[in-house]
Amino acid sequence: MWELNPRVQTPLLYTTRDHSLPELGIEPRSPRFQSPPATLTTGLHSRQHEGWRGRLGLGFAFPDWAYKPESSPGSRQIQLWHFILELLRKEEYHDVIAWQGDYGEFVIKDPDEVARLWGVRKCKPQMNYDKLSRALRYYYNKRILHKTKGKRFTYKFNFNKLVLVNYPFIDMGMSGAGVPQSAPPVPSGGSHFRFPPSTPSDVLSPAEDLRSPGVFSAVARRLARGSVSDCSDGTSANSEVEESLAEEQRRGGGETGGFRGPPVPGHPRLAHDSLFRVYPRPRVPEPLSPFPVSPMAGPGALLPPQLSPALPLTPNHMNYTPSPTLSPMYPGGSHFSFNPEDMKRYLQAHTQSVYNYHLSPRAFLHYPNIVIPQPQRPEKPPLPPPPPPTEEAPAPFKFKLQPPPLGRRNRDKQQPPAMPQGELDGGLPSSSSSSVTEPVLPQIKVEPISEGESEEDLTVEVTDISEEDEDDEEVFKAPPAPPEKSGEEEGQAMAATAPPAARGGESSKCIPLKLRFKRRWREDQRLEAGTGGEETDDKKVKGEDLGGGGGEGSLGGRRVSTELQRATAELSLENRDS
DNA sequence: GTCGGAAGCG
DNA sequence: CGCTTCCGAC
Repeated sequence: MWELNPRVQTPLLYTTRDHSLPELGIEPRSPRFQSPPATLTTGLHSRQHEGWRGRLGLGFAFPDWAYKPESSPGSRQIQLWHFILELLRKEEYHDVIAWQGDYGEFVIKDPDEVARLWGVRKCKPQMNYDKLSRALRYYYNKRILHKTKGKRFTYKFNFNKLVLVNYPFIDMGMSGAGVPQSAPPVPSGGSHFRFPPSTPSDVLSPAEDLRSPGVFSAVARRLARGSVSDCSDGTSANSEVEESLAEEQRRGGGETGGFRGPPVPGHPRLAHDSLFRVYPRPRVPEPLSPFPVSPMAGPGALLPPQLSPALPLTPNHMNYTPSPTLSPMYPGGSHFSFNPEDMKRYLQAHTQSVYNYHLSPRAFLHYPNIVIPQPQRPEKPPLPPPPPPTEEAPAPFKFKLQPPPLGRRNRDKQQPPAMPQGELDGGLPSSSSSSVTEPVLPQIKVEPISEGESEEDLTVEVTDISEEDEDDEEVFKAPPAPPEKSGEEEGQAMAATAPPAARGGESSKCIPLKLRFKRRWREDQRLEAGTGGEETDDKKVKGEDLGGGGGEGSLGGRRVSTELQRATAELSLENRDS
């Protein structure tokens, strides 16, 4: 059935073929579910995978950072989306829940059953779909999920969050296996733009997630436990796993064995341009096992063999909605690649995507020891530029301003002008971080948001996230200035406000990615302003509404706008200085 | 069905 | 924080 991807055979790759559900810790109730073999399949022939706790007999391993480390440190509970994902990748449950429709879309065919399973898993006998769905709805705000309007029980994963952020190293190759059920259609080349990869915002925790080596631990254990359904602590079942993991953890701590890319002299992570040299061009993947670079990948989406990672495979206008096919959970093709090269490629790809979609620098995946080459913006895209602004899609991106999600707490007592440091709801420093002139530049988080209606996330939300990703900063600090051209488009857009400093053809070479992004954002923003308002289908984008009214205790549109501008300006200055 | 506020829990 | 529980509104 599921063919093993040859590539997966390498010792550095994990694969899954088992459809057992031991990790779900639940048992199918109805006979229609073939009893999930209690086999842990491949077991842990993976001891060698230092730095990774993975496998666990799962179809896919969860690197430690797969779990938000900052959240529920002690909590060993599986998260709903995680659970859903697991169900989804199990054939046994295809009658209950399955991928269907668009990329990342899944349908809960049997809400009650899913709820029951979830209840079992969480030891919440009273669980029902109503409750479960409420939990699901909470994911909307987190951008992990969104509802597919009009389709009952249908939701859609935002794999950009889950995969790119939580499983960045996942080799999403489809490993020759057929296309999963309801193989998502290949985007009709521009009929409508879908949402670009979102940025690792909330899901991606500020700093720890992808960096600290220490993070590459413990989580797997949680996962392992999560696989147990004893409703207690689940220490037994996967003990072996845990042990090995624990061991790895111990050893992996400092040097982080495993995938430490070839050391790049100088900057461990900043030598973007040198990467291509350091790493030989990756082997050509199968046509259907593209990295994120080719979101379109899919039957018929035979993109040319992977181009150089530096070359944008995915045109700007293409959408990037990972499909179940590409999902790591896909039974046939789910495997993680711990191969440094793969990871590197993946990161490159992602980075490229981020670039292509003009996303926030934060969208860049950031890994210790992995150097990601600086992508190049498709100046002269092989394909026509983004769809011409139309009523349908005025611009590839729109900015929607969204205040930091108002947590319940904040809502309750919406008064703290000076927030108690701990109260940063959602980790967003709200507007407080407006201490301009600070060496700390305001960070702008731009992330696409769900557009619901015609589905995809056409919009982008901007939020001040000053506090986040200081580390990410590095990535954008005066990269070795690869021989990169760029900026024509930006140029014009920037003309208005950006200092002439680094702009236009050559000078732009040295423009930090960050700056370029911000320019880009500015441009987009400007466009939006020009084309006038747009529908705000997404309810979450309340921030936009705030623009007119009051700041409801959060960022108002203007405010963000200002922030943006200032940020841009400062960046420009920064750039000039450096 | 779906949504999201509110409150509570661990 | 990530739900769970409850519920009114649409």
